[in-house]
Amino acid sequence: MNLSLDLDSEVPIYQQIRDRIVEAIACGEAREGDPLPSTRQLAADFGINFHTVNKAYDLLRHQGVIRINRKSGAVIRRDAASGPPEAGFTDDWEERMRVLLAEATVHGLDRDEVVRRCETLLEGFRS
Amino acid sequence: MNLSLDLDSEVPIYQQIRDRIVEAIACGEAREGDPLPSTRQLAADFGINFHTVNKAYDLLRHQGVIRINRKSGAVIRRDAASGPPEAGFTDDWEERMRVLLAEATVHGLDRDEVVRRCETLLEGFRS
Amino acid sequence: MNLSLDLDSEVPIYQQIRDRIVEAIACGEAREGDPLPSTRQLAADFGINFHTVNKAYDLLRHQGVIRINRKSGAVIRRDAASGPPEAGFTDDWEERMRVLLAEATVHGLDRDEVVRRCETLLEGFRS
Amino acid sequence: MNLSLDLDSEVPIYQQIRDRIVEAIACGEAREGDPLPSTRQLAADFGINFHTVNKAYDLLRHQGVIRINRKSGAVIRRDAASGPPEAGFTDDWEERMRVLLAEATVHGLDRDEVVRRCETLLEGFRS
DNA sequence: GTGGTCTAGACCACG
DNA sequence: GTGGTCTAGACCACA
Repeated sequence: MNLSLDLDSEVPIYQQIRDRIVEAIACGEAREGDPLPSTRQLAADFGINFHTVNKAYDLLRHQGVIRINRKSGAVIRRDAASGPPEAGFTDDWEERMRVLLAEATVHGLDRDEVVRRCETLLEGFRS
Repeated sequence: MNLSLDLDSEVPIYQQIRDRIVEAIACGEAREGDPLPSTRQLAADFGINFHTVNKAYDLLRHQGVIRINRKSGAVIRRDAASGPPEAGFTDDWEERMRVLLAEATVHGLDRDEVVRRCETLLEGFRS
Repeated sequence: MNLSLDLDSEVPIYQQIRDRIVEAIACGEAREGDPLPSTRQLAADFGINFHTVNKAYDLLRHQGVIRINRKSGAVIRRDAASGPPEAGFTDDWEERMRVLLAEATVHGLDRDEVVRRCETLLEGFRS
Repeated sequence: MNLSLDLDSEVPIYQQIRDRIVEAIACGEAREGDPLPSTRQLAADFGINFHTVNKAYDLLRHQGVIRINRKSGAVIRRDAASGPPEAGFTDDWEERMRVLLAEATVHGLDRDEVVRRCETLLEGFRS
């Protein structure tokens, strides 16, 4: 897994880590059962504080994406093949999607264009 | 326009205001040329500080969604019918969409289900 | 003289009026001794408050560009042919020019390009 | 970097801060990658509120002059050597230059004198 | 009456 | 220790 972070972005680093890992799983680059780098390892690679990585992993754990063993470190717990989403996820997700689509609409992105772009992006996640 | 805010949300209030206004425009509830409530008025309505509203309006102005006139306050400047998006918008938007779609994929939302939900949401924006 | 104002600009209207009149004089469209429209006339033309026009004229009077007679209204008092600037003008002007040139430099506008553009603009003021 | 502010000026303090920083970069006193003082530090130095500095930094960030990092504070992002200006900058800049040159013309500053002063000022920005 | 500026101070998020 | 958010209130600029 090859993560790329922008330390100067306005997006918090811990969230970028989360986003990149989620994308990697969506792409099929990482699957259920695969191990993640140790927090200290990842922190060292990017020259960031390991607490930051910790926070990202904690977020992912909270969202049910990974599980953390004291011994074997972080392991991916779910991917596209792990079944339907947990209760509550979809509503929250749809709310965020609603805002994003509203934004596209207001800025004049054509409805079909939007759907096409979504389909293309999803196609990139076909494992 | 009827905005609803959650003052206890982790989402900053000024961003909620922005989101609600963008949604209202996408829905066709508000159109190009329509006036927005004055900053102090809106602040009073929600029991929040007018600086917070100010920040939301400033954000919308920077994004080209509204224009601000010393005399008549804030006015909607663009809606779905105002033409194609400005340069740079689409790339940024797609990046955010990519993350959101990756998240759906990882949590097991079916690809077709995702597209269907997007289409439904967009349908709701048909004015 | 054909003034064009943008009522939604972030630049105050009274200053836009001032700017347009100064430009008109620089272009040679208006000369020393020429009358300006009455404040009420100008206000009516643009649908703005006549106090706003008043403020613009007052500014111009203060800067020595026009003089105001109760009877004959506002009249242009100086143009390019009226001799050298008053004491104090040049220093203040250069200070503003300094900032503007610094901005161009920082944003990567080539030094020669800047001078060329200035010359072109000045050429447009040759009466 | 040694900034000097006039707290009694009619020019907003946050804009003076912006102007001084832009000038410092133009002069070569500060370059791409150089850190700026923290908002609270700078505010303390001048006896002003940190929100005021915040606004200045925010302006500079929006104009692409600095980037802001949660950890290391504000850092200069562009200087004269960072390539050509972004789209839209030059038009806006020329519009302001037009007004400034018109003013010089009306006040009787000789055309050659104006160009000479511009060249001298630009010479001062040669790092 | 509108928004803009500045001050002051509290609390939180990030790293 | 850094910036970000929010509140509260004063005063000014603009129209």
